[in-house]
Amino acid sequence: MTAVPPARISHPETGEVADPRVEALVNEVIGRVADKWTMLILEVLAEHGETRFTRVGELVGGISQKMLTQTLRQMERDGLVVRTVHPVIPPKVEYRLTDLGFTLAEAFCGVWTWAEKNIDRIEAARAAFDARKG
Amino acid sequence: MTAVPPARISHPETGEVADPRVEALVNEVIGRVADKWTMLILEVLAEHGETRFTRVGELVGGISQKMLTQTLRQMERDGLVVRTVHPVIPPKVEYRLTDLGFTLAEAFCGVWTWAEKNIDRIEAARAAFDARKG
DNA sequence: ACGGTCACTCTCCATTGGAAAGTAGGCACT
DNA sequence: AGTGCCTACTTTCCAATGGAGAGTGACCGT
Repeated sequence: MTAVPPARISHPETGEVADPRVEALVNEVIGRVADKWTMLILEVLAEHGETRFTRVGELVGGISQKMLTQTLRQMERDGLVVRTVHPVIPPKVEYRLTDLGFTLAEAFCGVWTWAEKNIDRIEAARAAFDARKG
Repeated sequence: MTAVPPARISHPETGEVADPRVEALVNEVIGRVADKWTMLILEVLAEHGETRFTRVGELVGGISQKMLTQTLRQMERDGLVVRTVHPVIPPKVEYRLTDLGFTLAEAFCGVWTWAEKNIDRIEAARAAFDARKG
């Protein structure tokens, strides 16, 4: 709470203000990449290495096959994962992170540890809020 | 970049595997926090400090009032922002990050710089994918 | 011939998100 | 006195998204 300075936090190394074209592009990328399922899949692939379709779904937990396919396809398009089809029966398709995907996983790592560290504070804040507002 | 081992990436400091209860909780928190609008709002509040409702909307860009209200309310509940009502006419409501919110903004900062750095690679990957698959 | 495996794909429905209009309360102007 | 206007929402309506579950294709074992 103690008066953190409202300085730029987004480009600390350059210190420059991005031009609006780049900023829009970044926002678009953030929009695609910063969704629940992408983050969760990134996490399991970073942890488990090359993994099969169904296994990814199990490890993520609670994801529908539709969203799993869709998100993986999108991540493939964005160059975050590689999809390897082994032409065997029954079919076997494995997914693994690219270098790009790995760097993103590392970037998200900070958020992950933040979440772990601050669960208690969030729950407390929620309880307080709900008590105030019913 | 070069062949990062597929080892755990989520809890590098402890190295321990979280128990499933905590993991579910973390996933839930990630699910709430890792959405487009939350990230974008976090960014503008980190950059601009205390900011009024309408201004936040302008700075985020492309967000509907409904989502702005909804997301800010959620962030308030989670203890990420403080909402200050100035009882004047016309109404004036300001939002600013809490310490907790600031630490989250810092955690997301890595994702942000990642996006900036890798836009070109993503666009290239997309172009290549679309060329392959039509 | 029939069931099982796996990675999808399709269909249907509930929830979510966007656009736009409405609300509240008081001030400023005519 | 009345007509706007300001801001921060709220509400309404509609389109898009997401989940549940069934279907598909290809082949192998029994």
